[in-house]
Amino acid sequence: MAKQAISTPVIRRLPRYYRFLGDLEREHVERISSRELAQRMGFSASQIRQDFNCFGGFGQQGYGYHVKELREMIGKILGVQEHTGVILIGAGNLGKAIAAHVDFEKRGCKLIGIFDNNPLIQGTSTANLPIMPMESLQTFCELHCPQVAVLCIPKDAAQQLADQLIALGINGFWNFSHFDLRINNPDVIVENVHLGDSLMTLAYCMHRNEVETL
Amino acid sequence: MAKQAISTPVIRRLPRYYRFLGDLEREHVERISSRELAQRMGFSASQIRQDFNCFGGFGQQGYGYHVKELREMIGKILGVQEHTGVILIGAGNLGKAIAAHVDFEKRGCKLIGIFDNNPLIQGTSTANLPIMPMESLQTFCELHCPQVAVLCIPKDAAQQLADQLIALGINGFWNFSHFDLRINNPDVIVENVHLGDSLMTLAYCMHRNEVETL
DNA sequence: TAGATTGTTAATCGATTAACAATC
DNA sequence: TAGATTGTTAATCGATTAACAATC
Repeated sequence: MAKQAISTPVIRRLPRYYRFLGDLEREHVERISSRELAQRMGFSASQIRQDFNCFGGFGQQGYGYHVKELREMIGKILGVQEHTGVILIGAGNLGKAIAAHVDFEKRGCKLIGIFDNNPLIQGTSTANLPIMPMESLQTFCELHCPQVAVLCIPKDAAQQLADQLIALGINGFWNFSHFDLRINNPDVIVENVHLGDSLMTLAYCMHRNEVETL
Repeated sequence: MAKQAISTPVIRRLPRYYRFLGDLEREHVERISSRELAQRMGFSASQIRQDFNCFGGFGQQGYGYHVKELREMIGKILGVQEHTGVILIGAGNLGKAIAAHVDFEKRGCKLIGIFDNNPLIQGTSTANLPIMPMESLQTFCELHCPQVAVLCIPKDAAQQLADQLIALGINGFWNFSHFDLRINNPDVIVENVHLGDSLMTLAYCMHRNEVETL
């Protein structure tokens, strides 16, 4: 369908389209023009049409886009109907919150295992899953073949653990450790999330006027 | 110091520079060239020199950059020495994790109040702060004048609460609700964080090959 | 049919990369 | 001084915006 590789900016906008189209569907809007959607999302109409046309024509001249149909198409592109196996490593504050708060299933993923090396919390449950000891990791992976690992572990443990997980068949990382994972293997996908960086960007913008008149 | 407004891509790279320079400092590296830093960070040397020169010359020809000095300069630009007052609204899983996990003080911020409308958790503590009822919000803001609000609340509550907070003097939002805050007022800074979008991007990349050969 | 709105090409804008003179 | 590496200008690349013919 797609003629050439989709650029990163386009990919990063897809989930946002998906979300907004979901809102529209909930509001029982049947059709929408690129102009209206643009206004709602703060994009330009041109950009929206360009983006959608990366994947083929979803619209109809003179009419616009059919909301439900378009949302389904984008959902399919994003793979929301998949069931990619996900494990989470590190059930501290953040790990537990992500396990409980993120709706993996709506995003084509399924959280199937949680691991932590702290014996005090092993055996307790989060998000209806028992927290398992790290020693069980290998057996678990061999049995259930998860593809994605969520890393909620300290900075220093990240690189080594990532290598270990790749050996166990993991080829996607959602990395919340304060460490920029970089994997040579092009088949391994890494999504680094740096909450601290996000806060610093906000903090910079808050006092930017002072900075720029130094 | 800066001649013109700094572009967003540059700003978003600053926290990353700051982090990597911190690592170098910990490794007792005194000087580094743009070429070496580039290699380490996965940037180009050109880009690094361009970025730093947005703020004036931090380096020395023939020598490179002094790590400690450079890090301090970037820290100053990012405002890590500030004490911007921050409140957090919504002490569910995610709210508590952010309160406990994010080191606000290292980023020029100070978490000074946590609020939730659930009476069952009011009075309990997270990150050494008591969880206060929403009714106390106004008085608290009048007394302590926080500038930033972290929103860890459901989608539907976000817009209304944001408006209320702006009226109480808040002019920065770190928004984790599944709602794209858009504020007309240019003096109000919004940093939307969409964990779900991040996961979907990862999920897309995991099965992209299938998509592109549809 | 006429009006509206897409799909798509061309023009613009901005960010990244390359190149090199300045200089430590 | 000679070598190294910056600061900065020019060239390239890619993404966004504008324009308009195609068409529902």
